[in-house]
Amino acid sequence: MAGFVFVQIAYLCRNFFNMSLMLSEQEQVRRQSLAELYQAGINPYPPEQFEVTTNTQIITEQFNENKDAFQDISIAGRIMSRRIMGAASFVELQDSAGRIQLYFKRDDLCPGEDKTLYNNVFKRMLDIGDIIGVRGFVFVTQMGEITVHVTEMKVLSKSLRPLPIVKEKDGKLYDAFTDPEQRYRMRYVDLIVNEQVKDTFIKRTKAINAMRNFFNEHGYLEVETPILQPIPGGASARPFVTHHNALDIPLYLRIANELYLKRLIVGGFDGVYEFSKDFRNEGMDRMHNPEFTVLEIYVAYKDYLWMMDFTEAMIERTVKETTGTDKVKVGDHEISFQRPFKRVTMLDAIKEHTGFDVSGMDEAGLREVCAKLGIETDESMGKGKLIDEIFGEKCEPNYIQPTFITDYPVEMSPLCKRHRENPELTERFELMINGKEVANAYTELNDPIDQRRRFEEQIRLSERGDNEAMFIDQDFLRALEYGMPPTSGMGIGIDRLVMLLTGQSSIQEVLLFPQMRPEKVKKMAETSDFVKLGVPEEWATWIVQAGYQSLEAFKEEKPAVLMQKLNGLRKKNKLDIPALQIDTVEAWLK
RNA sequence: GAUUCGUUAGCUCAGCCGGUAGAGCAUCUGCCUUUUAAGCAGAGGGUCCCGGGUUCGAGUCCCGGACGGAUCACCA
Repeated sequence: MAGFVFVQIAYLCRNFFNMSLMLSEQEQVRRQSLAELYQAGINPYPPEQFEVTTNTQIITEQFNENKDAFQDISIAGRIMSRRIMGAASFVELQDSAGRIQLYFKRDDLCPGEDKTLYNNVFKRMLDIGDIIGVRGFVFVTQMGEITVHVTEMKVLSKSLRPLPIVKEKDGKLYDAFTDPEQRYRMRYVDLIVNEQVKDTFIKRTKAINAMRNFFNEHGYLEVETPILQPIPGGASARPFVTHHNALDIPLYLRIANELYLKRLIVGGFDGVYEFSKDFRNEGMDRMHNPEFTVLEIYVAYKDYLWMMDFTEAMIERTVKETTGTDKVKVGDHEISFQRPFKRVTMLDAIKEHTGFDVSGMDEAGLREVCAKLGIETDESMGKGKLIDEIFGEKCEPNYIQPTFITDYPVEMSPLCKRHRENPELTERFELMINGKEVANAYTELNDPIDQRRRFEEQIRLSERGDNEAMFIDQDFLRALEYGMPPTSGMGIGIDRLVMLLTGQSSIQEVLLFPQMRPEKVKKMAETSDFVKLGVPEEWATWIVQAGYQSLEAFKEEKPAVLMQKLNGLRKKNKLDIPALQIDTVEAWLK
């Protein structure tokens, strides 16, 4: 340990000067404190465990009922604020459960003659953001706040960057850390300082657990299927392409897991489900992330009517277990998840919201209706796509309360069984909530001949220019030819469901690490680069500080300007080196 | 991809008609033994996103670019 500490101090000293040119004042102060901790014989990153006996939430909730239980406790967490008043101080400590106030009194923390731990370690070497462990007893201050009176303190991790300081009074936030870019890029900071963010992600996991439990209770099997697929099937979307070196073939990141799950139904499972990451190489905005989470479930010997009841029950239970109620506020609307949900056929929905009865219409007729409704169309659109456009444009936004839209045109649903009463339609439903599609389900197509014909129809659409039409998966067709029992399947966009449950209006708020354009890292020239050009070391360290961050910028500078800047820095920083002469500078730039 | 708004201290933000860059919190120094977003007093801290242009002079005006937000289009 002693040897290691020496190495650490030597490293800090050697690099301090160079780093100090790049670091903000507050970062320099923290590195200084770090060095002082080592010098005081304290390891700021101790390896051994720190035993925690309780947490902030348990203390605040249970102290008043059972004071005796909290007379010798230890907790650990991050320092979020400090109020130092001479020989006494208050600290707000945050752990995973919440926050509590700590009270430090010099003579209680340091009962002997040596007051170093309080005067130097606590007051000088610790900062907001550091992680400490404390032992002590709980009491109530004159202001009525439950507080831990600290008798022992241990440094557990020194923080080298200043946290954004968010303060709160009566529910009002001061200096909140709100910039979405910084919040998403540095989610760890967001989670530390913005309490509500943690809640969102706890709810997300609760929702997924509720669904998983529901499926398991029904005896369905959670499975895993390939993410890398030779043929990206099961949906119409643009896939990501990658390459497998050993096989020397292209592979696609999955856009859906439908075709693999159905193979498992062929294989004899009664019910299979998977929570899966899917990937689509399309635009990004507040509703779309290139990777997103989907739940798909397939159950043998069922149809879409059964699946509607099943979905309804699952959603209702998930909402209750996640939020504690069956009502959720989203924007101006209060959404009730109380069963039963409304059910409307797609053609009735279009009739209701546009006045047009499009049942049985041909492509030309549909184009005419679109024109009358002011909906743009193009040559690549077939009947299904046209009806979908009308619905999406004129109907979908109206369904705020949970509503099942049923019986979609056959052209829109190449994997779905034809409707038992009308072969132009399919046995399909989508669940609309808050004007958005949340779930999608079929009575699955298990007729291999019909399935092949539908894929071929998709290929024809693809040749017309619809670049989202499906590929033909021959192995999937072979599986169907062995015989798949009648099956119903359903998929849910988990991210969008979580958005509803947490009242968020952008998908980035429910993804821990949403996709962002990579941060641009400026390539900075280093001291040694300038030394190589013949600049003496004592000057080289100041060149970056003078504003030359690349060798190119440095080499292009006029000698007189460079000399002025450097001599300016010499004067400002009272450097103990002789002032530069113009011919010296000219020599560097050659 | 289009439109639009934004980018100034560690954080949140001012900055007027173009004239030496500001506040609060945070940081540092000193004083303070129960304070409640903020004790008191003082101090330090800036590549005003980047690059051009106009100008005697640009954080400010003009052009181009980067990144981000919002809206729209495509998609789940």
